[in-house]
Amino acid sequence: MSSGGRPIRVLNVAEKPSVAKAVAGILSQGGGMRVREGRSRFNKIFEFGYTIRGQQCQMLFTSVTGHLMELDFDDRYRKWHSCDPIQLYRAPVVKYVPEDKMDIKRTLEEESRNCQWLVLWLDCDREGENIAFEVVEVCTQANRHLNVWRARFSALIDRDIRESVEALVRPNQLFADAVDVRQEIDLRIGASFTRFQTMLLRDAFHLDFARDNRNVVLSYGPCQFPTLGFIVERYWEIQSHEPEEFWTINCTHNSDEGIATFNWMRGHMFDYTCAVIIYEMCIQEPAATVSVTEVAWNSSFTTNAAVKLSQTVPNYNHEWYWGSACSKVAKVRQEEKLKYPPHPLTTIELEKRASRYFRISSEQTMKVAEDLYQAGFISYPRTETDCFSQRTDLRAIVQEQQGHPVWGSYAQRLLDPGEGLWRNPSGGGHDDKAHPPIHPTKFSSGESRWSQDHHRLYELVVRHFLACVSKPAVGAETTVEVDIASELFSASGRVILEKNYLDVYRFESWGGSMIPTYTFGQQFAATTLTLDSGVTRPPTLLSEADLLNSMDKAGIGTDATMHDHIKKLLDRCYATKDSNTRFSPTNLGEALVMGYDDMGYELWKPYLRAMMESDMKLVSTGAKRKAEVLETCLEQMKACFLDARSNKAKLFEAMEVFFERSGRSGADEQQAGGDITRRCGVCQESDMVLRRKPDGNFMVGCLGFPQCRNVVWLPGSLAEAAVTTNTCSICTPGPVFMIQFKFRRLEIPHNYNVDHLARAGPTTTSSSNQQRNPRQIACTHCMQYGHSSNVCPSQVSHSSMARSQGVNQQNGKISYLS
DNA sequence: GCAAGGTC
Repeated sequence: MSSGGRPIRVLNVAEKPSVAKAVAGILSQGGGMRVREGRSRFNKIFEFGYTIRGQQCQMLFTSVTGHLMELDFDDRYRKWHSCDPIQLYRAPVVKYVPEDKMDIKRTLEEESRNCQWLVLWLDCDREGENIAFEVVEVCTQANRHLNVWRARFSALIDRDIRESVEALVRPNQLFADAVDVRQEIDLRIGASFTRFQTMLLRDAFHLDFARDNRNVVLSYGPCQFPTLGFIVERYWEIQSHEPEEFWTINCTHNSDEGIATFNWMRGHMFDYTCAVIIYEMCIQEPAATVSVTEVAWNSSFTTNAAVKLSQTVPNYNHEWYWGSACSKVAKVRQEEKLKYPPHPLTTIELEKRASRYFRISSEQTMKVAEDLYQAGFISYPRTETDCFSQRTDLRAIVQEQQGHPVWGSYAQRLLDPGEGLWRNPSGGGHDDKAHPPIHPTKFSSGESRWSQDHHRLYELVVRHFLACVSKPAVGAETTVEVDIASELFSASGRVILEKNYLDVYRFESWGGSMIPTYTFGQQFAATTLTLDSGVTRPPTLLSEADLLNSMDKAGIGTDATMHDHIKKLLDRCYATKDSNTRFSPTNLGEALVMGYDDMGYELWKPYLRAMMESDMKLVSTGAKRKAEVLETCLEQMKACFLDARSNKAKLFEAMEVFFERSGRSGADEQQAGGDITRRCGVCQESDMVLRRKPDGNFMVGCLGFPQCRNVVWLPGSLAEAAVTTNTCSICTPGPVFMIQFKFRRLEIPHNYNVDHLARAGPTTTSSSNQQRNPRQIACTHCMQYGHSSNVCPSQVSHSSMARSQGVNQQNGKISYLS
C-alpha cells in the first residue's frame, strides 16, 4: 500500500468521542496508547502504533460530534423580512461550520497537515456518510494530498474493527448526496411555510394561549406536521364516531369446578330482529348438535382494543333465561402455547415501553438514556438494531448482573445449564449497521445520584436484556366450543406451566384463567343464556406509544429525532398530552390542519415525507441524480406553496372557527401574501413591497423596516395599485415588477387614462442617504426622486404608453404632462 | 424567529 520504513501517519475520525475511544482502545490492544487534548474539550485525540496490511502506521484517533456543518440560506435571505418566502425555493444556500464546531474544525485542520491518510470511522448509515464528506472537506482543504479511506464496521467488537481496518474502502458519495437532498428540501420547505403561515396568521388573530403574539412561531416541518396530522386525524375519528347499538348472546355455566363464560362466536350482531330470532331458537331448542368448525385461537397478547378502532362494551341485559337450554360440548382443544420474550431493545421500543410501563415521555427517556450511556451503564441509546451480532458475548453481559439484589438470582439461573433457561435471542430483522441493540454495559445496583427515572430505565434495559436471552413462557390452553341450537359458543382458559422470561420481565403478564373441565360430547344446561346489547365506542386518543408507532410505520423522523418532533408539537402549542399520555390537538393545531385539509392538500399527511424518503433511496443507489431529484421536488413544493398562498382564505376560515380576529393584519400579512416589486436599492438586503396604508395611500416600502427606511410614496390620486408579473427590461438588478395603477377619475384630467403601468424605481444610494421629506413624491414612472415623470430618463427609451400618459402631482395639484 | 439530522 505504501513504501518505505517510516510509519504512515493516519488521521482517524469517528462520529462521536465514545466511538473514537472504543475503536482506539480495540486497535491499541496491548497498550501504548497516549491520549492528548484537541482544541475541543469533548473530542480527545488518541495516539498509538498499528500495522495495516503490513504497513507500519502512526494512528491518530479523534472525533466530531455528529454533523460538523449546517445548511442555511445565504446571508441576504436569512432574516425573515429579507424576502418573499417564495424566494426561499431558489435562494442560494450555504454549508458552513457553525461557531460551536469551529474548535473541532481546527483540530482536524491541524492534525490533517501532519498526516498522509484520513480514515473515516463515521456511523455506517447515510447521515454518517454525509458527515464523512464534511470531514473530508475540512481535512482536504488543509492537506490536499490526503489519501482518504472509509472504515466499514457493524459493531464495536474486536474482530469487526480489526477486519474493517484491513478492508478499507472509499467513501460513498451517493449516500452523502441523498442526505444533501434531504437537508436542502427540509430547509426550503420548512422555512418558507413557517415564515408564510406565521406572518399570515400570528397578528391576524387573538391567540389566547400566548401571552405575547410576537413570540409565537407557527412552524411547519415535513416531520412535525404529519405527526400533528396523526393526532388530529384520531381526534376527528373520535368526534365523528356515531355509537351503534349491537346485540350479542352470552352463556354461562356453573359447575362444581367453577364458572365458565361462553362467548357467542358470531360476536356482535347489529340487526336486533335477527339477534332475537337466533336467541329464541337457542332457548327453544334444547338439543345440541356437534360442529366441525375449527376453534379460532385468540392471541391473548393482541387484544381487541389494540387491533380494532371500535371497542364494544355490553351495557344492557335484555332477558334472562333459566335452566332448560341444553348445551353440548362440540369441541375441546388443549394446546401448549408459548409466549415469546421481546426482541432486543431498539430506541423506539425503549421509548414506547418507558411510556407504557412508567409513563415517562419519549423526550425524558432519551435524556436519561443519554445520561446512562455517558456514564457507561448502557450501550448507545440511538439504535434501530433489534438483533445481536453473533460475536457478542451475551453470557458475559449476564454474568455482570449476577450480583444484583433483585434480579441477580435470575441471572444466575440463566447461566446455570441445569436450569435450561437460556435461549439465543431472536431478532426482528432490523440492523442499522452502526449500533447494537440497547443493553447494559456496566453493572449497577443503583447510584446515589440517579433519579427515579434513571433507576427505572436501567432496570428496564437490564430486565429486557435478560428476557431476550430467556426461554419463552409456556402455557396450557383449553378451548371449549359448545353448540346450542346450531349456534356456537366458546370459552377458553389458560394455565401457565413455565413462566421462564416472565420471571424477570415483570412488565408483562400473561393472564391465566381457569375453566371447568369439559369432555367432548358432554351435555349440560346453561346456567344463564342472555341476549345483551351494547354500543360501539369511539377509538381512544393516541397515546405516546401509539404516536411513536404511527411515526415509525410512516417513516416520520428517525430513532434519534422522533421524540423531538413530539416535543415540538407541545412546545408550539399544536397539541397537548394528558396524564394518561394521550394526545389531543389544540385549537391552533386543529385549525392549521383543517386549513390545509380544506385546501385539499395533504401537507399534513405522511406522503410527502414518504416520497422524499423513496427519492433519497434512489439517489443513494445511483438510480436518480441528486440535482434532478432536488429540481423536481422543489418545483413541486414551490407550486404547492404558491397554491397554498392563493388559498390562504382557507387558513383564515379555519382559524376563525377557533380564534377571534384581531383587526391587526398589516405588514406581516402583506409579506406573507407577497406584493414584492423589487430588491431594495438602499440596504440591498430586503425586498420592496407595495402596501396600502390605513389612510388609503399607497407606498412601496422596504421590508427591512425599521432598519432600512427606504420608502416611495405613490400619488394620492390612486384608487388601486397592484404588482403585475411584467418585469422592466431596463432596471437592474432585476427582476423589477411593474405596478398597475388605477387613478381616481375625478382627480386627474379628463383626457388622462386611469390605467397606468409603471415601476417602483431604483432609489439611488446617494439620494436615499439624504434626509428626505417622507411625503416627497416620486416620479410615477420610475419612482425615483429628483425629477418628474416628464423628464424621466427611462421613459424616452422604452415606454411609449407611459410617455404619453405621464402624470405628476405637485403641491396637491394634478398637472398633466404630455 | 424557520426544518431535520447528527451529537455533548
